[in-house]
Amino acid sequence: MNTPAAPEPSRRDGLVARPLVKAVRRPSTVDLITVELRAAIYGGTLRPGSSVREAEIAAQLGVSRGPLRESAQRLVQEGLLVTRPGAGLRVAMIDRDEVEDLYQARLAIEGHAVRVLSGLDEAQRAERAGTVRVLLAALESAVEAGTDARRIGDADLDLHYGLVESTGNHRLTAYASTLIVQTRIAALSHPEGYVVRTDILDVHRSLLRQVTEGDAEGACRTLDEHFRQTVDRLRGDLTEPFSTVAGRPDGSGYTFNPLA
Amino acid sequence: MNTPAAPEPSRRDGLVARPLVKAVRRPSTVDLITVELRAAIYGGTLRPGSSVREAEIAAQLGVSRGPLRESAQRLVQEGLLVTRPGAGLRVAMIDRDEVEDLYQARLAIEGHAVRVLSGLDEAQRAERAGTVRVLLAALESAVEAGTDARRIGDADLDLHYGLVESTGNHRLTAYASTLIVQTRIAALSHPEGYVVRTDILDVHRSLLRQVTEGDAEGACRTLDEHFRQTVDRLRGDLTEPFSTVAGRPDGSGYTFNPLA
DNA sequence: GACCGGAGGAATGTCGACAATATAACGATC
DNA sequence: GATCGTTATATTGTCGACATTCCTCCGGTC
Repeated sequence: MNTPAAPEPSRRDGLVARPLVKAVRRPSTVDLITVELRAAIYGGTLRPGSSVREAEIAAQLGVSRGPLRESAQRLVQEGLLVTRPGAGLRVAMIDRDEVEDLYQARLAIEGHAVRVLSGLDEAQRAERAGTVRVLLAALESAVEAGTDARRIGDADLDLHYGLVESTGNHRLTAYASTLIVQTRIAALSHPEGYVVRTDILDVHRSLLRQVTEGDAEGACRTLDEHFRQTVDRLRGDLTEPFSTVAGRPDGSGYTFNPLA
Repeated sequence: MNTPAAPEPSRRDGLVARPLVKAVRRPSTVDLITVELRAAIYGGTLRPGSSVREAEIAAQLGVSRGPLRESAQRLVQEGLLVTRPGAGLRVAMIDRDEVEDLYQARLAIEGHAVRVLSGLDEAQRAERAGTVRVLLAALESAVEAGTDARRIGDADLDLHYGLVESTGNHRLTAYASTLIVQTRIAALSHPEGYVVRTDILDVHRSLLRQVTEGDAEGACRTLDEHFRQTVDRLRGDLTEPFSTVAGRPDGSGYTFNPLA
């Protein structure tokens, strides 16, 4: 219900109506550097707490210190890097005291996502859920392979990201991306290294089922409980549902320390 | 329940136990510039869509282009500035197509906030609500004064920010701050200028009452409905609850165009 | 009369260099 | 023996300058 019957004769169609081609946006150098740095943090190459010497990293990226420093400020704003005046850049650390804060933020975002998805009509709900189901399948096969915890962790975070992305909200998707990287930082900051919970498949199957059924409250409860246990684990208060085995029969675990 | 009975004799108390003084953090130049720029955008000095010439702004700030450009990247990450390669910086515009996205994000954050607050026990709930009640009083007196819409808008946004801040979550608070500034950008981007809805006090009184009573679902519904109408208004589909009068008897309105 | 193309000007993107600061190592002192 | 003060090194914070790119204006052309 917008501009009911006014053809706007003064303007030409091409200027006001829907464009026929998608606008392209050439990425700036800072864009490229930022992607690279974020990937290095997410991948564990730049370890939490380690210092980022500008000259060294800039040289590896093939640029000068200027663009690198500009890009670094984006990551500072994201909470992935921290600066102390005169002491330069460090990769952020997310320790016991901050884990609760982080997962509360994730609950806000992802809780909203599952509410939105659950509230859709059945046709759209099935469509969006299908997208996420692919990610669940990827998680299942990662657990099936069972070689290292990092791959499982990747699939896990991919799924949570996809959950938010499937709402179509650009802002929340971008913020989810930030929180996902912070989650990885928190995992890498944990002294025992990367640990996957044993019931990871059960949790996510339940979550997806509840979303598919339109059970918003149930899905939120699942998220909340899942996050709560993970927080306790990362804070060192809980070890029970996180035995190092995740569905493998021989008892050898997924505990994986990428720092080693 | 953490490290049950281990006094950790090898480490000295001062290194592991609670510090006696609060850590200070001297702000960097980029920090200061960022605050200044954000305030200029929020205040309307830097108008949505206007270009930010680096040399000019840097000179006004009393710094070189380097630090300014670094600071600008923080605001780019926040979505307050946009860059096109070669074409420099512009203040972001949030038009019809983006308003929905923005207010959905706010609903995610603020909805979570009111859920958290509503879920507290009565004592804490009363305490936090008291903090927000001060902001409601400020909004009331701004409406009472009724001189310009901008002051009312400030009080409105202050209240919503305070709602999130009172949860104590640093990440969500920081993100709320970003979304608040974007909300201001959206308002300033509106061709008709700054408009305040007539029932602004009713809405926020209801909201705060519901939070105080622990009615999470009701508070979320209030937020949702309020945002929905505002989105419709900003998209130009709705004018009804936004007549220019907000509680004043003489009919003269709050419509205020800061661009004029 | 509107569109296309080119020259002029201005602003950006990037770099190297310098001064200021923090860190580390070393020695002196209680 | 531990702490404090000093020195040396390395890194950062900031600036000015240059090449490149984009925007605007103007004339030519259909």
